[in-house]
Amino acid sequence: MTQTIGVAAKRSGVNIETIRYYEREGIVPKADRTDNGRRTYNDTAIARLRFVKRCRELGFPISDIKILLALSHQNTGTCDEIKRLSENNLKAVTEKLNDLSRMKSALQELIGSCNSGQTQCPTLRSLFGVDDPTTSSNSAC
Amino acid sequence: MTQTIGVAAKRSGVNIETIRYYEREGIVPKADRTDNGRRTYNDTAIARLRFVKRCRELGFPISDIKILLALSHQNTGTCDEIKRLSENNLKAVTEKLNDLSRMKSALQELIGSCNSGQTQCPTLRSLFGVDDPTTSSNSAC
DNA sequence: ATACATCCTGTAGCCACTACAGGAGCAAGT
DNA sequence: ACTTGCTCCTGTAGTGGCTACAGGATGTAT
Repeated sequence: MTQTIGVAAKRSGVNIETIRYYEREGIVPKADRTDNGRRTYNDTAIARLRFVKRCRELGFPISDIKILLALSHQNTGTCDEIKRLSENNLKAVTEKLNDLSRMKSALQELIGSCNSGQTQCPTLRSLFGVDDPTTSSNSAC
Repeated sequence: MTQTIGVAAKRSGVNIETIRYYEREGIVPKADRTDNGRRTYNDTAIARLRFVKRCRELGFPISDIKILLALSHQNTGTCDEIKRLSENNLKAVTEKLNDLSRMKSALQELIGSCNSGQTQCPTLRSLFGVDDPTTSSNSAC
């Protein structure tokens, strides 16, 4: 059973434009074509797209996904490499998580400092750095 | 006291190339120039760069920072707008945080499922979707 | 005088898409 | 048969926020 790119997009959850992009970039193999030049996808091809999508949702970069897809066609010694890539990715995700967590706290503090009827907006003031002589007086808060 | 772009970069923590980029994009005003065409920065300009940097570190998009900088030169009714932008940004940051948090858990589970001496790598299998008939047998784990 | 550092402009690359423009073809309804 | 509208095609440009050159002109220290 072969399906059009539109159906493949729906069944895989990958945008049509993104599917063509993946093909262009060699992330997935070139799709077969019908006589009139339209791409067709069988279940294997759609499963591959779904795989790419899951990996992306887990934060794997495209470069890793290329390797993961290649490994998925081999039979030996692949698990170590998969684990290595996953752990690297986990590390990257954790770092981003910590950054965002810090950002969140700082933002909450910043917002909390407002609403206090001062002569200068505390949010703006702390963004400028409190001790900076170049900060001019603004905005009743 | 005016300073070269190199000194401004060091004092603000903003990369030289990034400073020029900010100027090109109209995020900060065009720097004054010396007779031989080099940019000069006074303390106000450097404070502005530091302000942009802090905002970026808090996750504000450039478009917001333009507004924040504009507001910082006004005297009335700015705090509401600043609060609104900050709260929007907090929302965006929180969403990203939740996404990453989900990614992290999923990755940890994925990695944890490995190392179990099965005939097929569990990580790869779950990335492909367990029930998919198109998945071929691979990789001793 | 001679190194070397720093500055300038302009352009291209990064990542992972997304959004057109401009055209061809196919399927369903009238 | 014809029209309408949907999907498909290629190719290119835009997104955000930088970063990295190339190729050249100055400035500073020895």
